[in-house]
Amino acid sequence: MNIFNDFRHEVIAALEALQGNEPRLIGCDTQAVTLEAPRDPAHGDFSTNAALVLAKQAGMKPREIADLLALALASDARIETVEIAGPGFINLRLTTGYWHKALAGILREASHYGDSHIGDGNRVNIEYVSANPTGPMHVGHTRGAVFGDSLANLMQAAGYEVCREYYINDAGGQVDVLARSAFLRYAQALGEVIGEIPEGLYPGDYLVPVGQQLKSDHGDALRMMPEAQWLPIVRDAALKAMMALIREDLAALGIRHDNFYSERALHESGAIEATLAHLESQGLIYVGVLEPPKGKTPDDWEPRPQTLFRATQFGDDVDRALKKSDGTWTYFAPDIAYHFEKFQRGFAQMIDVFGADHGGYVKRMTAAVAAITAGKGALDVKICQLVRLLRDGDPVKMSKRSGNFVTLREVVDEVGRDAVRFMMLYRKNDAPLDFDFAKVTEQSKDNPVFYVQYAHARICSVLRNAAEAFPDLDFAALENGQVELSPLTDSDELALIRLLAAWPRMVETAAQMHEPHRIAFYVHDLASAFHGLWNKGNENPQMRFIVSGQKDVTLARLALIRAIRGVIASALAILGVEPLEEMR
RNA sequence: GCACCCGUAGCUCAGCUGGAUAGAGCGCUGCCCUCCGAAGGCAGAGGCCGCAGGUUCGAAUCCUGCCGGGUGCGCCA
Repeated sequence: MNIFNDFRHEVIAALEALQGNEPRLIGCDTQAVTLEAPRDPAHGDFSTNAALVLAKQAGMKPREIADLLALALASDARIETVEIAGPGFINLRLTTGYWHKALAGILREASHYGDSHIGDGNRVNIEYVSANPTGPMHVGHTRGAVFGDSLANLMQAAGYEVCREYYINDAGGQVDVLARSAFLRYAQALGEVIGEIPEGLYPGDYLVPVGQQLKSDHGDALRMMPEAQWLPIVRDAALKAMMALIREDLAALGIRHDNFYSERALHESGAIEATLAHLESQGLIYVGVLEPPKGKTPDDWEPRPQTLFRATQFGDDVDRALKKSDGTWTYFAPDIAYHFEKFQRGFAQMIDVFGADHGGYVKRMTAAVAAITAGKGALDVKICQLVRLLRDGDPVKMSKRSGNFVTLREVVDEVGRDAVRFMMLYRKNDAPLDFDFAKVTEQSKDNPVFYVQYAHARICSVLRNAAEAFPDLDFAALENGQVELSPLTDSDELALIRLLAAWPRMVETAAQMHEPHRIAFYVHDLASAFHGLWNKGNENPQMRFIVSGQKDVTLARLALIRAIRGVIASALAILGVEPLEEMR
């Protein structure tokens, strides 16, 4: 239930009913009619632009339509007042009784409150992380991982059937480098002195166990083989080990994928050839020579005929290469095949979560999806901007060489999973983000993670205390909404109910826009409103949640905060953050 | 040179996919604890929403052109 939709439909129904007496309204397009909460609460609970939007179409003055509509809406018993304001807005104020009923409904829906059906069971494939399987994950991967996972939660809450997918880049040259690096560690395990790790190989210690495992599995047999023979064996073993590492890193963040898709499998199945043949049959592939990029021409540039995809026909800036000069596939070719394969698996909606450095890749990928699915598949690429690591305001130094980068695991171990997840989501994905180790562990209102969890913990604390103050209180009534809520009359209490009532729409909007950060900001707002109400009780004992000797008031207020706690928990569930029952 | 993203309070950022007098946190000023968790809260000051045009009843939001910042730019993945 989304009350904004409910009342919007009410407005549109009223407009249709008016057509009998006012023929000029017949045939008007009501799509642009919106209903929203005005910024200024003095304007009421809802405001609709219906009269403004329809005035031109109907050839009437906005005021004329507003008068008719206002009269019609006034007959709704849930609506207390209807006012026409400004250029022709119609402002609705609902009765207090309506809000009490809304709160009771929220309590009855319990943990399902806010779940939406706008997804209508449609299947969405969300690909995220997809870090190269050449080592443990580093901080750079964290934001995309958290974003993708939270977006998946969000889409599920909105009624989509979601597949969380990881694309394993196990076919490129870098996995051969991984194999050679592991082979060196294998030699080391056999007792050979390897010295400094040569330039171009992965120096990290995490390959040491792989070398030891190779030794115990193969003895020195691999050492006797030529590279062409041992490489596939070592590569597969190393890949397996690296993916295990990555899964552990993801688990530390509470992330679990439904499907790991291997690029190598794509090569071996012939899917790439098949996909490109499909494009070829539509005349979208040709052999041509690309212009050198302006401004920054590579030193070794020479014009070369290449197999190209007509990306420009689908909005890209230039046509894109599918084959390298040595005849092997570029990364792009299997990626097209991969997205085609997702489409064939039944995902008309695809979302890719990329890092900032892949920004230049989105046009060609959306172009390819449009081409290969004949416009029936939709790809939305979400770019997560860079995270700047700080410690007390000073940038954390990282050098990739010598393997001295900060790993994902180090960050999670230091500040905790909840803080990492919340902070990564407390910003739009396309804006850069500062992550300060000192700040995110701080226990104060400056730290939004703490602030929200504190609100949840405070509510839990009140509910515990209430059980002592009123041992005979009917707590079951809180769960099923069978509580007399009429004692809730304070303006801040009612404001909080309105905020709770906006939650389902928040979920829907955030899901439609693929923007989980909206959930983080909403829950922070909700926590803020709650803390404010709490403090009202500090100043006026009559405004506390637990008022000794006044069981009815107490019960009604407990119902309110119980509902707040539920929505905080639901929001945190989407963000993948644990709601704490106490801080201590 | 081209493409994408970003320019909103002194700082860090929201802004409900075009609505009314643009919001929050930090910082600054002044307040609120014998009391459910002050690990909080309230109030005040502070803005030509980068600039200039356009679309419309109405623009921070959409379009165009500038200015400023970030990222990327045939064979890496």
